[in-house]
Amino acid sequence: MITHKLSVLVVEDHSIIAEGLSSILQGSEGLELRGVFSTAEAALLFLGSQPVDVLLLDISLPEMSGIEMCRTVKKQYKKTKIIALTNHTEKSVVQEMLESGADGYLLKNTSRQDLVAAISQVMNNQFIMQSEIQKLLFSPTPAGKALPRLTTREKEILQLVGQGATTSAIARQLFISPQTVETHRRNLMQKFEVNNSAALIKKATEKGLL
Amino acid sequence: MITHKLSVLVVEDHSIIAEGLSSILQGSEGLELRGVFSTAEAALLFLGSQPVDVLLLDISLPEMSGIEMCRTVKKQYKKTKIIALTNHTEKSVVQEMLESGADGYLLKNTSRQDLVAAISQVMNNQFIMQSEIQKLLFSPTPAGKALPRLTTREKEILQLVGQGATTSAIARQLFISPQTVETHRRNLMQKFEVNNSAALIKKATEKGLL
DNA sequence: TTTTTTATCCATGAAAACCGGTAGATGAAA
DNA sequence: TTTCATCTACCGGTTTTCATGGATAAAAAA
Repeated sequence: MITHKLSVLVVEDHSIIAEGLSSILQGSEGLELRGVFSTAEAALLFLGSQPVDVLLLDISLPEMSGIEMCRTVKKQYKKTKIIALTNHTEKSVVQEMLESGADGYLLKNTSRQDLVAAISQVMNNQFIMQSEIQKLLFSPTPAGKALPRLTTREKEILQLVGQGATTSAIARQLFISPQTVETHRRNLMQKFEVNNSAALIKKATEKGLL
Repeated sequence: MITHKLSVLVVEDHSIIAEGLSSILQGSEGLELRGVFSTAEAALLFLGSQPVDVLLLDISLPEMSGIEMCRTVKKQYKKTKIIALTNHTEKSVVQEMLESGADGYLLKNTSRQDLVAAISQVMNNQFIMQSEIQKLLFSPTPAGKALPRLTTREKEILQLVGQGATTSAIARQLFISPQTVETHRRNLMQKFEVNNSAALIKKATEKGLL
């Protein structure tokens, strides 16, 4: 089926990883490593003279980022497949990369087998990414991303609980009954789906409420 | 000066990086790569039969962490030099690694030249780390917030408390008495200068321990 | 104008956390 | 060897939290 070797280009500024990729790709049948660049600019220049089949692209690069480069390449060389190869696990980064036209998203903990397999898969017009990334992308963490709507009073109480205040201390400070404070705290815990204050504070902190 | 080649061992679970290191080290004069392992346990087993001069050690590893491994190795093979090779830039991690006896701390963006140079430097009993890390380490600790030194056990309990586990649940999980868990928690609260778990979790989170 | 949400309050009892000590066993360090 | 740190465990007692299961009034939304 394969008429000639797939040409591959790597853009990666960490030399240890660049070396690793280089070594893996060179040792793989059916792949031909055309170059390893440490900046997007240099790689683009190269592509101008010699397009490739697959581009392995880091995101954190000096100057022009991998995301920008991805957009540029996809505009100019529609046939070139792009696989993002990075450590970013933030949903926003992944999304941006995919919206920029990337054909795959791999983390740097990918095994050499998976890496090589991924390259042939994207050449078959498949879209590839690890299951971790898929999960991240398609499940807003069922009870996670949707941060509960808190009332003004609840936010106040949450703050004070986080400062280590006891129920009665909070009551005194807000001039309300301790029972009321209890009720609010209970509702908070319910909304956050936890069963004690420690976990409540942790979740609230994670969501940036504290 | 050098009588024979320096023997080097790599412990790294990301295969791309492992490959990169392997390739770099094999291509370096005066160095002999004795092995690349993806777990601390496997590497320790190997060291038992064959000590080496220098150990390149990742920190995030499955099961036993690089920090623990560092301690173990330094205890058993005092002459082996250890260079941490990781992406962790948290001050606490760096400190812990150095306290565990590491002779150097490099980030994974190190160039191959620097890496090879680092190896010969530690063999000359020099201590090596990037200037970024030095800055991080000697930076004035924002607002005098020296984070308390926690014991291994305390860290474990802190994690679990943050997950909302009760004293008895923690006790069951760690196979120790609930009273012991209470004691640890009490000590944690003392160290963080708070008087309940909610505030404990908040402070710990602020300091990046959770 | 109903209905819902929000904030307020209450009681009771069980479970957990918190406090202030004490103390044995290790293992490492001085 | 003695000291120090750490982990372990216990006692007795107080305080706080958590779970149930209510209720009322005002404000906002429908």
